[in-house]
Amino acid sequence: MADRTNPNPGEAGNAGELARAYRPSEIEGAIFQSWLDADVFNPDGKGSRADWAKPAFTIIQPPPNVTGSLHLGHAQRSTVEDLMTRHARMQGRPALFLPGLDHASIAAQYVLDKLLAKKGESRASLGREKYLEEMWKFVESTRATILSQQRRVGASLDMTRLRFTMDSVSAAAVREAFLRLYREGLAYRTEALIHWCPGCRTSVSDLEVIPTETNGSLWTMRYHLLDESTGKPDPDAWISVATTRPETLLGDTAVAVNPEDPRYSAVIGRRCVVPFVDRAVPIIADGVVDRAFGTGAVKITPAHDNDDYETGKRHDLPMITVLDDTARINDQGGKFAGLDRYEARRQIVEKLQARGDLESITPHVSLIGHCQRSDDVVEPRLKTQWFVKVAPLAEAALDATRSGKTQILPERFVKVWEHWMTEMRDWNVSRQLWWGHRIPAWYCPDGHTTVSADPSGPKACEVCSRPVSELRQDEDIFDTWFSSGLWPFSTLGWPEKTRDFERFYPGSVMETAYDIIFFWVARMMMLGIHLTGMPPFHTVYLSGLIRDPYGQKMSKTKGNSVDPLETIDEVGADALRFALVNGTAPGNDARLGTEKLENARNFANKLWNVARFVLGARPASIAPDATRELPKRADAGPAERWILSRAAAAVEAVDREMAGYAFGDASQSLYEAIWNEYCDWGVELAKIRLNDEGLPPAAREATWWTLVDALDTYLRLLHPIMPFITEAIWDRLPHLAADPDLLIVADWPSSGADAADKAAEGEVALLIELVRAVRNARAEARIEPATWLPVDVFVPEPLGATFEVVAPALERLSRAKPFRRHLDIDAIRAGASGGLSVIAGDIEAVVKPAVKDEDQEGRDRARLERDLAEARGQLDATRSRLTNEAFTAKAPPAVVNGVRTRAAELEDLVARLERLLA
RNA sequence: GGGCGGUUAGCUCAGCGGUUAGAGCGCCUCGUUUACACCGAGGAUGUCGCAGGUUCGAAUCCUGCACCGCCCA
Repeated sequence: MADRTNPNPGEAGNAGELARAYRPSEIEGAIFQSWLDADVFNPDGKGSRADWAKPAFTIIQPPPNVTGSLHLGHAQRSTVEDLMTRHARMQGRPALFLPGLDHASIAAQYVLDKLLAKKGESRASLGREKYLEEMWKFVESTRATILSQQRRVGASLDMTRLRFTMDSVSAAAVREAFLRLYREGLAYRTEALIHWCPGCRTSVSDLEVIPTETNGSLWTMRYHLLDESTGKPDPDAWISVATTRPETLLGDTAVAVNPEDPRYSAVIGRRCVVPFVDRAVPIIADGVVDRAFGTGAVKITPAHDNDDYETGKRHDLPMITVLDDTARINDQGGKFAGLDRYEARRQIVEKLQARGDLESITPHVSLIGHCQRSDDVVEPRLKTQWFVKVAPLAEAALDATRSGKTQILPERFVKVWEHWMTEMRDWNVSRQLWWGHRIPAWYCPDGHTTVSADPSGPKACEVCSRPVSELRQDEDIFDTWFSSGLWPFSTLGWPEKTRDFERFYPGSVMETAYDIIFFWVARMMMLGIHLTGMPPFHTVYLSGLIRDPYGQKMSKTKGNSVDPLETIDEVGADALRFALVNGTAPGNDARLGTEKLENARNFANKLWNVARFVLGARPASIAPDATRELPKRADAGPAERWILSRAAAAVEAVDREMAGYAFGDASQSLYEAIWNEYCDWGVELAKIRLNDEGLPPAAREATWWTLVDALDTYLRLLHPIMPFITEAIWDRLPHLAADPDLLIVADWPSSGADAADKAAEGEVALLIELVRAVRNARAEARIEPATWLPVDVFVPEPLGATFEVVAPALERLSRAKPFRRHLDIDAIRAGASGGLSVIAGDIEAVVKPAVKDEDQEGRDRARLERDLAEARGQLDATRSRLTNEAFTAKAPPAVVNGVRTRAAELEDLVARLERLLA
């Protein structure tokens, strides 16, 4: 196994060494393969160490569309999902991260149609069957790309459970779900106004219509009143109506005014004549008419306008469809039949003007619905379609979030969610497309409907028993989100009571970008609760969007999208993952630029190198393949206890942050613990002991085992975020007898209280402060860094013992030789004038330069004066808090005591600084 | 029109009731001590958007305002 991670055989002297710099591209492929070989992604796999007594952890991956390749947003989501899964897996829970792909019917057809057009083919020229064959071929090619991209980011997806929204299991779930909804009256077929995209030739849902402010015109035109005696329009009497869409007048069935509008009270109830089609329509009164809009009178076209549709229903008006599937005027349009909608508009306006019935044209900005996919102007149209009744389903979904059965994170999205769920209209699920699940509804010549979940369809009409040969199946397919809404359980085999369904449903966390909370989360919640009786997951974790360095949404058309694979080639998958997680908060958008990636890469390199050091520093008395020993307390010095205690603190912090979904914080905790504590101080303190030939071997071994122990802990903690490098390093580390071969299935560290040693931690922390203070004094006095200077130091008890043990390391780190300890503080103070005075807590020290010139003297005084000024400022602030009786009376005693202690320390510090400056 | 978010160091962002507000990058001064220059040591830089309020105490909670962004109508 050692060869597996040999990063750079050419450079390393032998197979056991690590390269000087971390080269991710040379190890990532092999590491991933080792996970696959060990079969650890599958909780039932041979390498799984899942404890089935523990609760399973399930993340069903939001299935990417088969239409394209993955972008950084996918990489970010995969990272977050994967790190949660890896964390749970290390905790010994059966962890399932289930991959999938979405057929994305409208998007896929859009893409394929474009490809076909290049070859001179089209949907129509191929026909349904041929077209679908082409689609399957296309999808096969893209899916391979997507799956290989998932590997590169390190997603520990269980490919044995890979699912596709168009596979037979998903198809069975779709049929069964629809049948149940139909039987319960929650799926119904009716003629209603829907959004029609003439470009895509299909209906689209409310959500797929993007209202866009568009510059247009407001046309005011005359509808002549009907002379009821002659049955002809009165040339001298008219009502002026204003419209933004003159072509729809062909379908007008009324003119409406506000009942409170005195201007029109006389004409309410009379009839007027719609131009060109010469239809007499009533002038009706309806409160929805805005008196301030246009002339205060509006034409009503119930079949082509949402508001008019409602008005039409209230007043029982005829609904006349005048547009066909391609948005051309149909045969209801008389002489305009066959014209495109905009050409018809032009001609109608022209002819109205010629007749003298056009009063004015004024510029007007209105919200026009555009198709999210094709950007065509969407037409409201009457169609017979299948709908899902939303209200009862939404109510149950709201109950789930209100009762806490499902939590939404971050919490602020709850409000958005609730608003949406209470406003949601019935869901139009019919799509006039081919690529998708065909609606399993059959109609008989008598108009009976038969819905069947049988893959081969019904045998006969369930009302009149006519044979299937006389039935006709609905031509339409389901909205993609219908199958997506079943995804949390269709992936596990529902409606069959499969073993997977029993073990992994309901899922744990649904992680997705916040922009599809309505599209997707709402549907999964509604269908999941209704069909399985349980909310499909306990947590909805909403990620922010990844933006470019300028805050723009990344998109291929803008050309600012970053290819995750290129980034991985440059900095490695771990660095990309770290950069995507670090400094982010749930639901907040994040910018990703090169600095962040470089920082993450540097961190990986730092980790690599400290591991290189630790591995290379193994005392000769320990065999290279030794089983790992826990450092013996008796042989461990204060520095060792500090290292272990800090690692224990990191475990505690990361545990807390992971539990709170604060992955950005967890990454930051680890960054700081590894770099600023373990590397900067832990390893530096340990170095001198490791090299001290005078120490007994047991002590040196304990120091080394301590470094190994802490590194092992950090690798485990970091593994979910940076899986490759941690696995590679861990492979080289000595292991405990109970450890598995791979870190990915190693135990998550427990925050053992025995490792925490606050006393040792505090003492060593103070000595670290001393080193910092000495370094600072030297730098401020501009003493050559290379110069070794003697330092006299007063170390009060009970710090002495610790100091004596750590002193050699302190000397090295502060370039002090020797550190002379005095038991009498006055002896230090007596010699202060000859050197640079330093205070660290109760410790006082004097650095003794060979010569102390006047410049040095001045700079040193300036340093002390600056420190004094700061200490005085803080002391003043602290004292004023304590003299405030309200504070001492009302603040919690612990806080007050803390401030008192602080005040005492500051008083002492100020006094000592004053003495030094006197 | 309604809702949500943002406004914190030059830049990108954490922090969201309690000592002296943090990180990365950038900046300044040093440095080839055998893990790392993808590095080390030291340093400078913030009336936490504005105005009120609540509180012993506010970057953090409340109200209003301004600007930026997003969502819904």
